[in-house]
Amino acid sequence: MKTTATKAPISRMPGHLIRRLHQISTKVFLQRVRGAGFDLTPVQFAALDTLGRHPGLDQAGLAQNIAKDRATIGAVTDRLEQKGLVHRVVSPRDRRARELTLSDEGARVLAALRPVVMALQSEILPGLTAEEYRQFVALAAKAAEAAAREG
Amino acid sequence: MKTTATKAPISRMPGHLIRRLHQISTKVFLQRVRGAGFDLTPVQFAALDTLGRHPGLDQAGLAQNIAKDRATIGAVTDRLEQKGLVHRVVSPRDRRARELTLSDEGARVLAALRPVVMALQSEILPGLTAEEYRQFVALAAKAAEAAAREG
DNA sequence: CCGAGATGATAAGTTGACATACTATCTGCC
DNA sequence: GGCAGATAGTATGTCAACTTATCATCTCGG
Repeated sequence: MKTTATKAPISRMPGHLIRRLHQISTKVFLQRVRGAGFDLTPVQFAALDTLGRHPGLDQAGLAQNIAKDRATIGAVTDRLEQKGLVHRVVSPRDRRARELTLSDEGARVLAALRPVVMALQSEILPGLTAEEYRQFVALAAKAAEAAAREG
Repeated sequence: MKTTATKAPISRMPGHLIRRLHQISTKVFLQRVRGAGFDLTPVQFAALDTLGRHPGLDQAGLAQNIAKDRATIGAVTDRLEQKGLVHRVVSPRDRRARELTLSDEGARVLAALRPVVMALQSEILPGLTAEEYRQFVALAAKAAEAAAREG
């Protein structure tokens, strides 16, 4: 035990591994999406996807749905609106709230992108067999759900 | 096929799950580290840890070691230097490079923090059994290594 | 030994994520 | 009916991560 003092290297800690995977995931996403001729980040896509399922959701609702805070969603929404992908209108029933809906263009982009995003998921976890991939997703989902319950 | 079109919800995609875990991980880290009376981010800790193992490493080496790019490490190093945790000196053998070493304070902080960081790892994956935790780490490490090999 | 290309660091710009604080509005309770 | 407290959104500031561009320096081939 003289080498370079290797108490549990950081590279075996969940925290570090997750950070690393996050980084890989983002890179793959941007590459593939750009390759398909679009310019959306993972979070922007998640927002579009959610709005596709829940038209008229307000920003706070969207934030909760994809587990971000309101400030972050405000900024993301700014960009989506600027790109012409979502409409943002003051809610008739609560003037504090902005209801978000996809524009036609937004719906088109979402439809075009869904299969692309679907397809790139396996690249995020390279080197895993199909079975390992399933396991990983199950474990990650379990942890994320537990966190949401506690959170 | 009339509902709200629920093809593979985003919440079962690795990309989204990883983003979520990353977020949880960062939050837990900051909470625990602050609770211990320190103010370091995960990346700052990773940098300290690496410098503890490899004193005199330059910024590019550090960047490679913790899988970040040079620009990011430059900024991180700025903050660590400002906090008095690392020394940054121009390398005598290559005047482009800055050699990084822990200050005494940096070494002390690292020593105090290591057990704290060790202990919080399991909180990052709440709701998993010990066995599932091990599985997760093994799968994540395998994927991360595969990604590193592919470049 | 010298110039071409590689490499270390920094600068500037974009995105995301969060905290905090502030404004506008809504809701519930007295 | 009106005030207290909750909630929606924005503004601001910090930190991280990555891109691209630039500068300084190094190294290697001729």
